[in-house]
Amino acid sequence: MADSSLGNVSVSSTPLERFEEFLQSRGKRMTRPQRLLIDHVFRQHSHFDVDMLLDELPQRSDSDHVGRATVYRTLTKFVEAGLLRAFTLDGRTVYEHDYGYPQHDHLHCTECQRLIEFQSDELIRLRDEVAHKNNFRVSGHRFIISGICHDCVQAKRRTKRKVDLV
Amino acid sequence: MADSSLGNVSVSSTPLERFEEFLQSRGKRMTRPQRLLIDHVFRQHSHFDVDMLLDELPQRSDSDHVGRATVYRTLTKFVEAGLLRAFTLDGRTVYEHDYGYPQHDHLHCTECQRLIEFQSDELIRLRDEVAHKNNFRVSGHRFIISGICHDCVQAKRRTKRKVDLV
DNA sequence: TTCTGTGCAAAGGATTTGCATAGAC
DNA sequence: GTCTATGCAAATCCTTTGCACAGAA
Repeated sequence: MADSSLGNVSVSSTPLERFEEFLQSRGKRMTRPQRLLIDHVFRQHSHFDVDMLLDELPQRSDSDHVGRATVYRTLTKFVEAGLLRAFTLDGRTVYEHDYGYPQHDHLHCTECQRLIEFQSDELIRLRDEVAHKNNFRVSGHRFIISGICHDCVQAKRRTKRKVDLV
Repeated sequence: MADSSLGNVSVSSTPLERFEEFLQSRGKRMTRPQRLLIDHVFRQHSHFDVDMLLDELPQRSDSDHVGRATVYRTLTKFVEAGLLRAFTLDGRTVYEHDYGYPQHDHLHCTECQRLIEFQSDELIRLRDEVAHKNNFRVSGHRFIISGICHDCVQAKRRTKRKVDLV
C-alpha cells in the first residue's frame, strides 16, 4: 500500500536485534508472539492497522495465533522501542516502519485510502522556524496532505465520461 | 485556551445568519438547541470538544439543556455549514472557528494540551508543490507540531531546580 | 399537518484492562 | 521459582443510531 520510493537507510542491527536490546534494557522478556509479529511486520514496508495485521496472521485455530490484545500491546512496545511509528487516520491507529527508515510525511488519498510518502527538508526547516518564533520546544510533528491521487482522478474521469455518453 | 493572535477577518454576516442560510438551502429547520449552541460556541474564540461544551452548558434539569446526541449532530452541521473546523487529537474530535477566521495550523503542547495557532503561507506553497510533484489533487491538510510550550518548559525548570535543592 | 429535530438509551467501533494461566529467564 | 506475557472476555471511551415524541414551517 505504501509508495516506498524513499529507499532504505543502512542500519547496524536488525529490528529483532534492536527489540531484544530494548527488552533487556527494561528487564522485559522476548516471546513467541512478539517474534512472530516482528517477523511479519518487517517482511515488507507498508502501512497497516491492527485489523489488517490480524487478518494476515494465522487464525485462532493455529498454534501460531496471536490474540488481539497481544497485538495491541506488542505494537505499543514496538513504537516505544522506536521500531514503528504510529499515527491516527479517520479514528484508527495506523503503523509504519520507523527504525532504519527515513523521516517523511504523507499524502492521503481520500478515495482509495492510499498513503503516499514524501520527504521534505524544507518542511522541517519551516517547522523549526515556527517553533522557535513561538518559544516552543519541538518533539515532533504530523503533516498529512489530503486529496485525490492521480490514479483516482483518472478513474473518476473515465467513469464520468461513460456516464456522459449514456 | 487558544492563542488567537491572528486577528479576525471581517465578514458580511454573523455565524447565525450564515447558518440560517445553510439550513434554508437544504430545507432544514432552525431550532432552540441549535441557536443556543451557536450563541455559546461563537461567544469566544477557543478550541473545544464535546465534553467541554457539555460541561459549560446548562444541566439536564434546566429547560435550556441540550442532549449529548444533539450536540454531536449539531456540531456536524456547523462543520458542514463552514462555521467550524474539526480535527482529531488523541482520539477525540476538537472543534474551532472556521467562518470568518483565517486558515492556520497548530503547535500542540503535550504537557498542558494547549493549542497555539500559527499561519504560514510558505507551508501552503510547500504543500501545493509537493502535491504537484506527486500528481495529487489537494483538498486540504493537517499539520500539527507537537512539543512543549514555553510556559511548561519554565514550569519544568522550576520544579527541577526545587528537586535538585532537596 | 407534515416532516425535521430532540432526548434518551442502546448500539457500535476501536482500544484497554482484569484475571487466571502459560511461559521466559 | 519468580515475575512478565498472553488470551479471552468484560470494560471503557467516544460517537452514532433507533425510536417515540416535540416542535418548526
